[in-house]
Amino acid sequence: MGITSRDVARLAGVSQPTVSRALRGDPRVSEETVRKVRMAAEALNYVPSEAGRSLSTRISHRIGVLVTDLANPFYPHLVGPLHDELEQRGYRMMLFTERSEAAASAERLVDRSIDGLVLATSTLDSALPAELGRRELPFVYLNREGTTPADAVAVDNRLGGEQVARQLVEDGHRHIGGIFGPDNTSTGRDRELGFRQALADAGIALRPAHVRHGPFEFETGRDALPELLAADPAPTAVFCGNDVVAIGVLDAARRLGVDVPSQLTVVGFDDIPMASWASFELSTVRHDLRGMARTAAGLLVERVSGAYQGEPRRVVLSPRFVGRRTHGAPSGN
Amino acid sequence: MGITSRDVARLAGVSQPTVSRALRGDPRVSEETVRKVRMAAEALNYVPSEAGRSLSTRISHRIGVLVTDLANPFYPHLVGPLHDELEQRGYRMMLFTERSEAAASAERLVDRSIDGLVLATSTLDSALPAELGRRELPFVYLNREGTTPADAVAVDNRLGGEQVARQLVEDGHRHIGGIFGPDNTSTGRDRELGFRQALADAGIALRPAHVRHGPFEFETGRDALPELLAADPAPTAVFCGNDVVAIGVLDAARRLGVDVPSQLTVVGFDDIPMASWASFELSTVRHDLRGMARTAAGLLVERVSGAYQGEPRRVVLSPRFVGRRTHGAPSGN
DNA sequence: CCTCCTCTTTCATACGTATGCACACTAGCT
DNA sequence: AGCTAGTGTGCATACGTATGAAAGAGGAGG
Repeated sequence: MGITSRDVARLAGVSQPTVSRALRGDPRVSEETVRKVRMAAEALNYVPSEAGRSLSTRISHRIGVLVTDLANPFYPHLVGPLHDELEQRGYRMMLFTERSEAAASAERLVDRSIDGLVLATSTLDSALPAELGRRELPFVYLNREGTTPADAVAVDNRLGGEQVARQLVEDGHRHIGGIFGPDNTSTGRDRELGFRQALADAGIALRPAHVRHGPFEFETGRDALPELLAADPAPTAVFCGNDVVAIGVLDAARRLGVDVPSQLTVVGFDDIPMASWASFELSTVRHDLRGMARTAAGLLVERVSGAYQGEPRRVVLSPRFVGRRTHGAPSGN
Repeated sequence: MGITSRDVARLAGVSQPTVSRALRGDPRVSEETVRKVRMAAEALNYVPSEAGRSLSTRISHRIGVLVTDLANPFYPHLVGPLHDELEQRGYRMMLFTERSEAAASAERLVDRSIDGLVLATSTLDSALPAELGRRELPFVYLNREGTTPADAVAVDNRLGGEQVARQLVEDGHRHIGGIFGPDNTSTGRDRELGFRQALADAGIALRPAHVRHGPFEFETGRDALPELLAADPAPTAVFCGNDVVAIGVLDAARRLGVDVPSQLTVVGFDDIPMASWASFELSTVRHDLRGMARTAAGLLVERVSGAYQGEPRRVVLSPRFVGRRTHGAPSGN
């Protein structure tokens, strides 16, 4: 039932290769022939087989995107812009989630069904990037970086952490807590590093009882806050690994009857759209999420198309503290 | 640089077809040969080319998923389970968003690069389903249904709307509003239909000033509420097209200083995880979102694999009102 | 009238895997 | 020993498109 270029050729009275060339705009085909072929293709509703094409050209025009968890409200803000940018550049998007072991999932990525891969949730200890390098599948780190050298687009997370620390110190906080992301993510690690460093410069240390680590999820913040508030003294401010965690904290605070910001300052990271909802008005660290995703798509496409063949490039976006209504001076006592 | 089955064959000292058969578990290949081939494949890090395979078998083992807008917090809850179920059944997921005209985007869907398609945001007036039928690309409606007959999985939206209406009436509301979804979606239309019908049965009519329509987005609820509250009399309860809209309403209420539920009852639809956050505690209509997605994936896979070839099947899930903390009796005045 | 050149088209083949069919070889039976 | 049945492998080819090389047509120039 599939219409092939042969069928079109027969109807147009030309050879199959001529059909291929005519439809692809090869200048060697006469206008007259192009017109005949176009009409025949139209009449038959011909759509070139992508499988045949990619077998012949060794280009699939597909890019994979790998994330751990779609349900996390953060990732759609990366995946959406990625999709749009890829489509604009003539690539389709395949979505993979990385539940199983990295090694096992490498197989399905290197069967030449994708030209390249966007790693959006790579961990520092993942074996996947090295494996991809070995298999020569081009990839780009997005948001999180890995240890294997490759194109990367990320935020200056240390700087972001520093900005938050300085703000909290300036607001007068001395008992400060942190609910950081996983140690094995560059985002989690660097935000914490910058935050701790700037606090240390101000002569403030984080007590272990005021620190938690966990995945960048709502539940992490929601479950960690009660524990932090049980410490004596309790922290008057909490810096969260990202907005989703911070919203979990706000949720817990509401449940506990803790008023924000009069009793507790909460700061997030990323400035996802939800952060500016009236329900949250979250003070956070803004960066260009959409631009980051599109830039990553651009770097990868340049790489897989051969337009760029040099050393890995690293694009670092600048973050900026955005004060909304979840931060303020600690209550005096 | 790509390792092919020929390379493996050479190393194993067999023919290329034997490699193919051995690795695919053809029982006609002797154990001895299978072992040799396996070792050779292992040694060369051989991964079968997906392009070659799909050209030969005419099966891509890829399923497309079409949604309008990923940033909407609703869709990840469909796309996530879809991905998992598809992967479990041996299919990869390609993600498409439908921004451009349906006709234009049909082309890219029928190039035989996917075996089937999940329509998650189909509108009643879309030309795409008919076009897909004409091109013989199997598809399934998920959540929203269309007019062209096809496999479908959906909720009994009328019933859900009725349940909400009965609850509001029972709670004593007489001035009731609705912020419904688009008329050209089955979900929007049926929820409104059931809601209106049950209200009419109770002798209550919806005033036009209490009714809005809009896309299933946060902004729809956020922007519509002030308008509804400006009516005289103002509604004491608002039924929203889905949870995302309802959360927009809650957000606006908070911004306006309107207390929920003492001054305003708000009810959503879907029971997405966010609905149960302490920040919202949204009363809503629950259905099995995850199960719905997985069922759709199952129907489609059975269809594209040829396991099922009969008439279109329609699976309808039952919804159930879930009372949380955004509904109650109207304030007496 | 022949040659050479340009322009357009066809020929032949590659891409990598899967599969119907033929073939070779072994074993079992009479 | 000869025939049949059964088993395992190779041969030939299909899948649909793209592309380098060759061929054909037509015109210009000598």
